[in-house]
This record gives sequence, C-alpha cells and structure tokens, in this order.
Amino acid sequence: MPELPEVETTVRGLEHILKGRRIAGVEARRPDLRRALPVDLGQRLTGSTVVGLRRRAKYGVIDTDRGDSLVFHLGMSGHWRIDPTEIEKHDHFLIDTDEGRRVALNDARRFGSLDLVPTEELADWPPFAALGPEPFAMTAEELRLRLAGRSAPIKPLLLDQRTIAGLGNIYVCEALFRAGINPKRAGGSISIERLKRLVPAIQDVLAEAIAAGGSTLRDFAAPNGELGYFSKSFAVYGRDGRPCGSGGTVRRIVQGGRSTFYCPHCQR
DNA sequence: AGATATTCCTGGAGGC
DNA sequence: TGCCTCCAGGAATATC
Repeated sequence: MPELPEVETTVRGLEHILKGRRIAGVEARRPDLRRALPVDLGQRLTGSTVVGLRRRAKYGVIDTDRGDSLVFHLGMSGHWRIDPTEIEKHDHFLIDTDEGRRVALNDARRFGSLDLVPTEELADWPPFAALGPEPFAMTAEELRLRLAGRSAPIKPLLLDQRTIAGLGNIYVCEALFRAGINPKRAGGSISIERLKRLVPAIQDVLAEAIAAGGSTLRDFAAPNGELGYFSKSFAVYGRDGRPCGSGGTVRRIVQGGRSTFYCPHCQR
C-alpha cells in the first residue's frame, strides 16, 4: 500500500510525463470519489500547463500555471497507470498531455482521494492544515515536544499524521524495530536519547525505500503489489512468527484496530 | 482534550 | 468449483 516512499516515487515518475506539458484534456470517470470534484474541473485544467509536482505527506500535488493544484492521495490501492492502451476497471481519472501521453488514476478500493485546490489556499486546505512536519524535516527535539504528555502508545501516535506526516503502518513498524522501541510504550515516556535513535531510523527506512523504488522500478509511477516493492526488505512487517534477524521472533498484535508487528526481544 | 471506535471500499485469501 | 467470511489500509467522524 502506498506510503510516503511510494508517493515520492510516483511523483517523480509523473514529473517526467507532466512537468512543463500542457494538459490537452482530462476525464473524470466517477462522480463518487471520496469527495466530489468541482463541476468546472475540466475547464480549469484543460489548456493549463503543469508547472511542477511535489509531495506533501502521502499526498501528491500537481501544480498548474492557472493557480490550481490537483491533489491526489493513493489510499491503499491507488496508482497511476502510464500510457494505458485501454481503459480498465477502476480507472477513475485521466489526464492527456499535448504530447499525446496519458496517465490514469486507478484505485480499486477508493480509499484515495482527488481534489482541485487553489494553490495559494493549499496550506490552509483542511487535509493539509493539520499535518505535522515531514519526516525528513523532523528532529528528535521536535518529536519530543509533540509526544510530551501523551499516554497513548507510540505506534498509533506515529501513525497519526498530526504527529509526523507521511508514515503508514509498514514504515512505523519497521522504524520502531530499527530503533529498538516497543510499540506499546507510552509516547510521552520515551527518552530523548531514544528519540534520537528513532528519528534517524524513520528517515533511513524511508530513504532506503525511496532509493529502492527509484532503482528497481521500471514503471516509476506504478508501485504495486499489496506489500509494496520494498517488501523483501522488511524486518518485521508481515513476518509474524518468523525470526527478526537479531535473535527474537516477530509477533503480531493489534493496536487501535491495526496490526502491529514487532520483536518483544529486541524492542523494549 | 485525549483516547478509542467506527465508517468508507474492493479484492484476495482461506475455510468448508 | 463456488460461496462465505474475514482482513488489509488512511483519514474523517463519532463517542467515550
């Protein structure tokens, strides 16, 4: 399922096709995406030029020269298909460029979203307004402040986009394992010394996944597979009952209705 | 206010 | 083979 690294890889892939190109046309193929698209979406996008693409948390942002930004979230099954030869089931949105190229947003489970937002309003747009810092901008001290006084377990707190933006279940589990922190530990009880291990662990696991995506994916914009292209490198995620690699055995527990994978021997 | 539960949706896996 | 149930996930919303 797409998390920050997959979105980053997707944005970089789409950049090759869209950046600097004029949008020749778009087609919204479903009226019932997560949120309704504006009725004038077609007029606002058609004829505009894509000036840049970027990522914020797990959102991809496509900026146009008309002051609008197309913002997509891939949910858990979303991906962009590049130059599809034909329309497939769950292709919800199409963009055609002046070069005759086409990208299709395909999302079977429709947990993703698509919005057109004025670029200058993006920072105040509700889904963005509450987001915490980007992982690569996070520091141990900043994280300590955000966790101060919190009694909830660290795992769901890291999953909360207000604490730190962009982490999903997979990379939270992997980062906590690398940092040797038990996912059940109360967020506010974790020492600054341990947070100084956790923040780099988060950054490292994300950077490695981005690098793996960039180097191994033939189709940059289409990470697929339930566990993502980085799955062969997971130490704990999805490995219930198997060795963690450092002498312990991975366990699966449920926190906040979500699976947590960790090693009780290595994570304290 | 903070913690926890529920909702959305579909396809894949596993059971019988 | 086919039908059933369960599960996965992020974010918004509701309830304690």
